[in-house]
Amino acid sequence: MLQVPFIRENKDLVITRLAKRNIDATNMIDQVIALDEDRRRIQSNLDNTLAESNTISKEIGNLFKAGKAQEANLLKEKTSLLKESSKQLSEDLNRKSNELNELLYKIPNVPNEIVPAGNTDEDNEEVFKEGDIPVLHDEALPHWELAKKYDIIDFELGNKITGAGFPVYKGKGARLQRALIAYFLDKNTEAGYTEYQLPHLVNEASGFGTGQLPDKEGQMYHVTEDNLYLIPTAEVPGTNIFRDTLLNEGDLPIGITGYTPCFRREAGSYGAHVRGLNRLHQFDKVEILRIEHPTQSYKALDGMVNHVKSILQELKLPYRILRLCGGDLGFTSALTYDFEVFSTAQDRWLEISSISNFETFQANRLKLRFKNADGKNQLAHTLNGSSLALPRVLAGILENYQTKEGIVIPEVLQSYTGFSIID
RNA sequence: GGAGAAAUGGCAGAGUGGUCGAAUGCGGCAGUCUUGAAAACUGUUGAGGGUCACACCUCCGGGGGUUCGAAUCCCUCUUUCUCCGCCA
Repeated sequence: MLQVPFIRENKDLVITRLAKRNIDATNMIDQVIALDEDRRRIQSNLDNTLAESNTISKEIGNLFKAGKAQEANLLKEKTSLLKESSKQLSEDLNRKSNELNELLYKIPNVPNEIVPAGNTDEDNEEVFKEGDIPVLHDEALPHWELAKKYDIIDFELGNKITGAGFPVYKGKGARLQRALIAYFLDKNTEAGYTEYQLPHLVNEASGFGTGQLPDKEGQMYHVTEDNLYLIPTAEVPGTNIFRDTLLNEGDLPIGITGYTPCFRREAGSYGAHVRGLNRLHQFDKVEILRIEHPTQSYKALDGMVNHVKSILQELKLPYRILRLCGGDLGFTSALTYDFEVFSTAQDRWLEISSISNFETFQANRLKLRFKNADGKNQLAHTLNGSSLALPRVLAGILENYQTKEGIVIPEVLQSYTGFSIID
């Protein structure tokens, strides 16, 4: 959620930056400013009314103490009028505030200056590319065929137990999953992130805190009986650790990492690109998350990008980094870098990580603040990214490391898997 | 699931109708001392709205009520703790 004073003072900037998302926010912004003016006007009326009745109440108290009951009773009559108008005013105020908030919930974050304008993923800007694309043998297969051939992932079995998009990992496939999780967590903790094990279900307030609600309600699995949501990413429980908190400046920066399964309804995605591991309802992901001082957050973003780079270098996978264009940028993000690994057998890039700076957009709704050097409470910046999401990394490994003899395990993973080839 | 107790500032914890936005301790910040740090001592320190700045208003888990006046009384919801039951 954007901050109203920021909108008020940077109206033109907000509108031109939101245009990068192909949104003409002029009307919404005007409305925000108008509603805010109304709100403040009503508030000030209400304040004056309440101030008057507070004064009278004190007088009444004093009169009673002085034994002047009759005069006190006269004053009492006066308060009933004030009461009525303050009731009316506070109703008006509530209505305006709610209207304002509903509108604010609908306005996405203001993109950073360097975010390219654009509509679709084709307008994303490639900023880095590394790693050799292997030349595969003639009988090379896409990962879903490999999974069947070596009996390491069973998609049909998942259909039977749950439904499409809930694969079952078996034998060396399951072990490879576990190895990747352990490896990612080790890399992240080595880089200074503190490991957390987080709940996989969250309440409504947490959903609001990170912006999944009310926006993407339909994308989360909802346990109606207890009104809880299955997490679509560890970002939700992880960031909500800091909901309604006031940190000291010295507490910053904070870095945490956690492995969780992620549950996504993915309503509306069908077709060839969802085959195999490409798009799932349940998948595993190791997340990194940072709370930063506003002056440090972009440096931290670069640091996160470099960290994920180093992992992909170790895994020796061909990858590229994209700076997302306005149209592809998530609702809450100000700047996002996507990592994509090249799937040789499918001849396409697969997104495996998304690293974003949310600036104060999440912190505002979360009320995540720190006491700055001037002793003022200031919103912190939040960032997060995948480090890394499992299924597509797994797809990339299976496809790029396949040989006629079997699938070779990347060297850095072998101490985790305990084997060097799947055959 | 049953019975009882509780929810107060960054944290812990007093406060049972008016001078309480709230004692005290811890923590934070500033200073004294010190080569520096620690300790000790002194001062300062709740949040949000509003204002150029004051004034002023709101907030003691959420919502509603009683009252001229509520952290304090009543209703309701939520959460936590203790005991019992069940249980990986």
